[in-house]
Amino acid sequence: MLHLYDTATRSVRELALREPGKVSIYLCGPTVYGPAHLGHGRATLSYDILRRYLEWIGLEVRLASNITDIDDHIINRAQREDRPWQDITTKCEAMWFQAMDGIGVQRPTDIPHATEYVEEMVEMIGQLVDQDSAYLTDDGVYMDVESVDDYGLLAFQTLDDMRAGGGDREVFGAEQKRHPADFVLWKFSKPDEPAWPSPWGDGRPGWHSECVVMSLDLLGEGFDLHCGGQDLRFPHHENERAQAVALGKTFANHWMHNGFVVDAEGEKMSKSIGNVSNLLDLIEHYDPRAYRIVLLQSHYRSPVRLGQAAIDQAVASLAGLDAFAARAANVPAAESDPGVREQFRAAMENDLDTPKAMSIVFDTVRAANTAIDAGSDEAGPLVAAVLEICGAVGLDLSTGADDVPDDVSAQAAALDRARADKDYAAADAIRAALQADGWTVETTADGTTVRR
RNA sequence: GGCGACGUGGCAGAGUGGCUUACGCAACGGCCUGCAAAGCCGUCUACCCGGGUUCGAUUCCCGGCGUCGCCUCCA
Repeated sequence: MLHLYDTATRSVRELALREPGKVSIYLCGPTVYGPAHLGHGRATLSYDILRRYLEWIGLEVRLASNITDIDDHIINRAQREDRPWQDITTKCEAMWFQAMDGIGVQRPTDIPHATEYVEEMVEMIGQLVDQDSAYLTDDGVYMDVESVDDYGLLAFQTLDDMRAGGGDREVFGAEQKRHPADFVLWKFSKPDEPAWPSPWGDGRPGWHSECVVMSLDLLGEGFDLHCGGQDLRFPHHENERAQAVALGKTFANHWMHNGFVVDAEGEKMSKSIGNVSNLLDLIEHYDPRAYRIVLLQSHYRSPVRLGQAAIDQAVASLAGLDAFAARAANVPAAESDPGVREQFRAAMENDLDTPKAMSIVFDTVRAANTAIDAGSDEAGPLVAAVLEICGAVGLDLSTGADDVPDDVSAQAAALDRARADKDYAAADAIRAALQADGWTVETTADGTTVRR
């Protein structure tokens, strides 16, 4: 069974399933107030790979991933641009899914929106207030983190250590907070701001409440896995958990966090630094599969540098795999090689060792090529294994054969006739012309094939 | 200041107490080809520094240096 690093226990451990055959996963989704960036792409691709793998081993995956469609960023932008906040959230959500489609990330099975769950959040906050886990201030309702026994589990720090280590940091709204780590559950609205009714006054929910309410509503207590980027580990996930724990609910059984995308200097891409790159720009200019294979060739917990060199390298790797897919298209279908499948599975079950999995793919490609060259029957199972593994991690290989127009095929045939006639000048001219049009031309003993 | 991660060959990036020292990209040589392309074979350069444990450490421990992250909105 799959073993994954669990942030809460800081160890690789088996992903235990609440119900046999089924996996329940919650993934923190985007706040829709701007375009999806590379960091979003890394997280969604990482968990898309996980999801596809889980489905490939035969599990039924329920993946809930939210859209945060009410939040200060959204309100600020709406005011700055003087337009309805819903206009921003609907457009940004559409762009989000456009980007997700572009990089081949499958839709979650559930896509809850924060605005659909406000009543439930108010109800939950009410329970926290009733049991004195939360308190009222002039600007909202705050969570009393000291009422949570093991607060700091995901931060790897106790509250005392956090306070002691706080140093010169300024704490927002500190005057009325009992502890600097206390966080807002309900925020009173100012005039002209979107507002929902609550027993404490009109306002909007704090960011950390929606995921608790929605995950527990959709997936239920003790769901299997909660994921997101490293930057959500603390405070977001810590705070989600705090609310659930305070209410006596069993929360996520396992916590998974992916590493950052860093820039050329090795610094984290961050909206506040302003070194983020738009995800749609990337897939507009490069093969959309490039990002996926970059991630597959590094470990999901390691930082990834997505510079020009990495993309170029990824594109070159893909060219090799596509070339393989093209020549493999002529190999008779067969059952995939069980040994290779087993190696792949072992790699993935070891905390999603996708670099190892890719090394198995490339090794198998080489073995298959050798078998094809030799005309051996062993080629079929190896080819099938490569295609199966690539499918299991969401990497689509292109044979390039689908969209070859008739006139191009005719040119390829003309090239072969010229070669048969030993008119090499004519053959070279045809090939040069095809290459100039962007075609990859491969001439073998069996004849010439053309692909993009 | 507190907590954590990391430092590997030309690039990128896994992994391991000793084994053919991953895989990819690049470079170079060879095979194949009319020539190319694709493919195959081979070559090249590693484990930050100083101690320690050990028969043996890139891998474990301690110290140092360096890089990065979290502690505040962020995938």
